[in-house]
Amino acid sequence: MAMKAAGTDRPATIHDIAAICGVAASTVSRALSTPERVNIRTRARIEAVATELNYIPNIQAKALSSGRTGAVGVLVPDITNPFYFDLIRGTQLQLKAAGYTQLLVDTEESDEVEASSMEQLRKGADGIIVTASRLSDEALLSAAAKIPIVAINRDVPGVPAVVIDTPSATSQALDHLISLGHSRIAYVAGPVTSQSSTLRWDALAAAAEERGVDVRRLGPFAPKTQSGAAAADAAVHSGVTACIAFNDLIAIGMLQRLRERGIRVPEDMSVVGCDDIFGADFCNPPLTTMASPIEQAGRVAVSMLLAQLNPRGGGGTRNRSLMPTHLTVRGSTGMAPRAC
Amino acid sequence: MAMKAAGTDRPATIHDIAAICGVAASTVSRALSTPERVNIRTRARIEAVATELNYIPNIQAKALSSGRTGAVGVLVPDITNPFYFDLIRGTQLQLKAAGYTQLLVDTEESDEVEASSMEQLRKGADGIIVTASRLSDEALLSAAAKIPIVAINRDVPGVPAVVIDTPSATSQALDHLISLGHSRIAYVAGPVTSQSSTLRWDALAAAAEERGVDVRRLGPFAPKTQSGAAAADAAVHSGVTACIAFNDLIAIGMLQRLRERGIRVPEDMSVVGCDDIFGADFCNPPLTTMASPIEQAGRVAVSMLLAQLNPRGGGGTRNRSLMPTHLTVRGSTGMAPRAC
DNA sequence: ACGCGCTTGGCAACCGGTTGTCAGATGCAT
DNA sequence: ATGCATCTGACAACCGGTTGCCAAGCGCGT
Repeated sequence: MAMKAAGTDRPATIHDIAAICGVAASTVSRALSTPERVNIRTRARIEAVATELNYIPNIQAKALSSGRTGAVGVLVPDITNPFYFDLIRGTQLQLKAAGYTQLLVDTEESDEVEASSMEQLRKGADGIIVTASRLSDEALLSAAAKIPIVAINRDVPGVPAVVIDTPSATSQALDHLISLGHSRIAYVAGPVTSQSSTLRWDALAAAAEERGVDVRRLGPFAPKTQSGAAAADAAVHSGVTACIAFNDLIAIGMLQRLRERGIRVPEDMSVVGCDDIFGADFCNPPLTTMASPIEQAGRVAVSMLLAQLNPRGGGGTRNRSLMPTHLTVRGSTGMAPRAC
Repeated sequence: MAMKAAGTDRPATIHDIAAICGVAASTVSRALSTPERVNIRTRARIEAVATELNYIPNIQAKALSSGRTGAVGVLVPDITNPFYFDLIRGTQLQLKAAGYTQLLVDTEESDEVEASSMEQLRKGADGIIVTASRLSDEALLSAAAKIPIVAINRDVPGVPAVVIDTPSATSQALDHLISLGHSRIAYVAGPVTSQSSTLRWDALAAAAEERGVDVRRLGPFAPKTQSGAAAADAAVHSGVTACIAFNDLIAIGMLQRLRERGIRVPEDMSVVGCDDIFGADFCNPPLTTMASPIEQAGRVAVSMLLAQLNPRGGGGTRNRSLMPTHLTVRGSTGMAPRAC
């Protein structure tokens, strides 16, 4: 039985199995994918030989003939942004559990790279999960017509989405700052193409007006720690006593810059971040930030996508999911200077 | 010309192009992949039609018929470990530049997952880059016989590798600590299956003996910040005044724990990390650590792999590359308590 | 005018599976 | 014994390219 392995060293195919079992290749295919379609005895023989030959189906061939690739593309604007680590891990685990392969693509914060990646993936994947898409509504919508898509942190009617509810957490942050005596507050904006940043600002501006405090907008800034220096300087210059940053990267960068300039946090300036990324808890001072279950967001996105790919009987497919967000208070926020 | 787009909405194939141009499919294939094999005029026609039809070759089919998938697997033990961010970015950029696709796989620090991923990738990729492999020498060697492999931070004779020279940086760190007056030093070890950790310890122990100082080994510890607490406690209990940690994650975790316990860094205890990951510069205090060009390591690994895949005329293929490492001194190391 | 070699394009097999269709075998009722 | 439905497996087409081989067409030297 075991001696036949000596022959060819290349991976076994269904034809090898078929030859050994004395059946047709199609029978082997069915035995493996549609077991009930084949007599239990032949099936047993085939399965035995398959395991003995250490048979591994060729994914390429499978994809070519069946049209299903068993892969899902995950597009992120910047792999090195810690925010995406947990998200990626979430999608990776959930996809693996469902027997899918994850194709991770870094779109380099560019709408063009994003669009071409999608076009590429149209044949190379069964579906796409796109985070913080830089595409226009129309472009995203037309892409979604060609291949199943779930968007994360991008809300376009007609495109299933997982949205992390930072806008509402923004109000929490605002109340937190107000209760500490701050009345001159800045929103440190992210990229203009980021819908998240826009929505957050809208929510913040509305809440600020409601509460009668002065919130101004600074930026835009790139979502990197390096941008934090410029953001910090802008904040200082604007005379505010507290900032709500687009994300933790910028906030941490601001922390560094403020320290360099001898401006104490939180005594002279309070800083609130967003995302609660790796590092937010051990920077100096630890960052008050808006936290949310990022990994879970990834899992939910995968579930929604798989529901689209394999429509179940129970037609109730949710096409929008809101992830809760809460404020995590750490050391970077404190009483307003005047109030002391 | 443009009206034909109205017909089928599915992606164009070479057959569509062939039909329109009145040539055979094989000619189209050659025009696109072996341009010199085809008359310049027919080629021009074909290319024009191809762009007009927005033709995108089907990767699956290409892979199936040619045997080359155009993909490279990149295996990392833990996607959420910041050390790998820059590495992944390095491989991603270099692979994309060479027209390859990156398949990123999280092996969950498990040798079994790693082995099965490799087997899977044997058909799904042209080559594999494996970081910090948990596999045995034999297993890695036999895998390398089946598919081109480049290892990162894993040195097995016969397997091309990019090695980050942390062992030699370890001596620098030791001298740094000695010059600050430390004489009782601990090495906070990583996982037992990590070759890097072993090599680092060997180098450190040798250097310590040479210099006549006492260096003991603590651990092993998992390479996560959470392990830092146990590591910090072990270090305190062992009575050392300085630690060299397996990596920055552990070191940062130690910093947090030491702070909780009211032990000042660096006054009471000095801590040296390794890798200079995201966060090492803004933790509290900023971490003295051994830095190296990680992203470049990823690029080099890709270059070595591609050289294997497409053997050039100049046969001199390097199969081992050593990345330089240097000590970056920040705030987590200082004079030994006794010496003050 | 002939033979030669080079260029250029077509034919067909093949990569490794999937799937529609059909025929032989089997079992059961009539 | 005949008819009919059911089960089982084989055949072959197909997915979308690649590639070895062959032949027609061409220019050129003799």
